[in-house]
Amino acid sequence: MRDVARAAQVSTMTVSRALKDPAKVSPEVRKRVAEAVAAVGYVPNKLAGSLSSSRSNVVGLIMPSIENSLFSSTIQGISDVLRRHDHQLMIADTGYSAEAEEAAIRAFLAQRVAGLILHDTTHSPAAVAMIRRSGVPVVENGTLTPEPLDMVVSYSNEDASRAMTLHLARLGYRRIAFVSLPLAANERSRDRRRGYLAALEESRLAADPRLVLEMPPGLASGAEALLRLVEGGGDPDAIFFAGDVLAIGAVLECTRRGWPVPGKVAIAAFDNFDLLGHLVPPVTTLKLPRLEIGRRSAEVLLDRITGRSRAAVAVDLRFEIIHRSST
Amino acid sequence: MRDVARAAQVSTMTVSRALKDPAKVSPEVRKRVAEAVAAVGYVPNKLAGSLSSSRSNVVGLIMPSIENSLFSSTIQGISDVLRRHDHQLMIADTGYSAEAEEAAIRAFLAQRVAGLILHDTTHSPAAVAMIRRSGVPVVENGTLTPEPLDMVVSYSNEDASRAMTLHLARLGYRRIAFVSLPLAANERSRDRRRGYLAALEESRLAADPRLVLEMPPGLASGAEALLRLVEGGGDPDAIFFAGDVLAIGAVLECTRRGWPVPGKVAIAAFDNFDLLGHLVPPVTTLKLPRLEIGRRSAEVLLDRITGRSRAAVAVDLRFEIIHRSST
DNA sequence: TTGTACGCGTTATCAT
DNA sequence: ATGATAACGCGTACAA
Repeated sequence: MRDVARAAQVSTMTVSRALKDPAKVSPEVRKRVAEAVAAVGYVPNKLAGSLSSSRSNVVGLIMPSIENSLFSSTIQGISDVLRRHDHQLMIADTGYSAEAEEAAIRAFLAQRVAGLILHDTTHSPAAVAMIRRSGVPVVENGTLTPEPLDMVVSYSNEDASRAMTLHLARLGYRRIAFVSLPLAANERSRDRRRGYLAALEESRLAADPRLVLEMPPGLASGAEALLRLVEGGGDPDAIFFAGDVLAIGAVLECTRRGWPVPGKVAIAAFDNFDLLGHLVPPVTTLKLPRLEIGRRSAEVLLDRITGRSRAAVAVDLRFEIIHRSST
Repeated sequence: MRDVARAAQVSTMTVSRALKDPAKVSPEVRKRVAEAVAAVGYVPNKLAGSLSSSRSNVVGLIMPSIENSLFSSTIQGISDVLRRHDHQLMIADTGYSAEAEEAAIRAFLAQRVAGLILHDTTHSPAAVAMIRRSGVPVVENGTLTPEPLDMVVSYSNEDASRAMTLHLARLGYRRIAFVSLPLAANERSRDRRRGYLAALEESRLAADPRLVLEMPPGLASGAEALLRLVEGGGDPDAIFFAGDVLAIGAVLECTRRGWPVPGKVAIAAFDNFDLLGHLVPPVTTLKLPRLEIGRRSAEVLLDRITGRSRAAVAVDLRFEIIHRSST
């Protein structure tokens, strides 16, 4: 910046102003500075700027996995909004480990991020303490947690799961099976199972342990779950796959075996993969506001960062049931 | 840090050393500092550190789209390696626009990133100038570009496409159609078409314009391409879908219509989605080293950043053909 | 409208 | 092994 100031024959302070608040500088000087910037090839140093002003334009995002395509539309939503507001996005993934999350939080706070977006809603005590002390605004968006650190933007996994189960019951299915990812690792899965059980009770359907399964993620896993349930003596007439790509694996297994869906068994999924609408048959599923979660998370965070708002925020975004011919 | 120094009864310089180079500090002082850090809840300020040392531990990644799941395993690979080496990842997406790329590069250079990873290999002149002046190491990894800015880690889109086309020819297919994403927007697609044409020539097969199609991305698009080709008078016996999820859409359309694959027409894909192996029938495809590209990109970049190497690097990662029953 | 002086929190450098 | 001092490049606060 010194070089620019010299070239434009002004002080560095004037250069700084000309760049950040052009209105405060006379048009002629503004022009000289602009030319000098171009001539010198000046690229401002945000590190110095942030250090000096103790304001940063970087937001940190921490999620369990980057590879999981479910999260990518949320990231896209965040990225879109941040870019529009001239903020940068820093990403870390935890591989579903709370220790790794703590490390990532520590690293981001060391970078003096202006705000944090966390997918998980359970954190190590040390992580919570660090965040509290730092005072950075935080958005959690994995599920509508009842006791957020700060702000939440999400949908209710429990309600969504309940709604889909009720939908199946209303369609006349009586022996509704439920497949989720392992409950131990994942509060979202626990929420979903709670919703399933609540819906059974509301519908006066008996809960049958032979109809409830936990499976690891993956297509093969969905196919295996299908076979176990159909041949397991529980005699399901519908299966609700509340996780990942399980439902896709199951439908493809039906295609492979020539089992009609829903003739042999009805199948419902939990997430709005495009693919579900193109399978044969197209699969009934929940449409979750993944992109919107990203957008709104970034928006409420920016509101706080820029001081436009001090409110505690809890945004409950809507889901929808997409009824298709698999049920 | 001042607080820590006071609590530990040492100078800030000693605290700094105790944290970054513990060997240079006596065990007793080291312990006092560690206790003080815990007591104060000290979180170092990397902004100040980087400003002072003019060294950063942030790497910038710029890609066309975050939402495209193809890129997510590359990001995962980068993230894995960076975390192991205590570096942070900043991400921006360009929406396939060179201007947006330039803006992202400018923003990252302003953040004084230690290195850049770019997916695209064509850049605006201003972007190239900025990068050159800044002197930051750069890895490009979209395709094996012949004139890289600095380092490249990728595979050859042209060779991969050529190999698959030759594979089809060797299997006895004579009227091999080729579907790609729009060529104008995408050098990768152009490389792939070049490979296809080269393979036709090597196999002494005639290039027929009725057998070459450009389609937008998406499942529906793949289905449409299938129909256009099959009913378009070009009479293809095999279709090579060299982009995105096009092949998946086509296979599902075949299922829908009851067309046997490869009886009616053979289908080959370009990328290693898990799903391709689970479709009915499983689809022949290329296995591309997406994760490895991420890992190696991060590794060569870190080698440069840490000064372990000054070499110009061009890593050509291998692809594989996975032969399945769709061909 | 423009400039001066100082501080942000850390590391490099040179001393002790 | 430890400390004192001066940067790093910018923004804040105030003065001119």
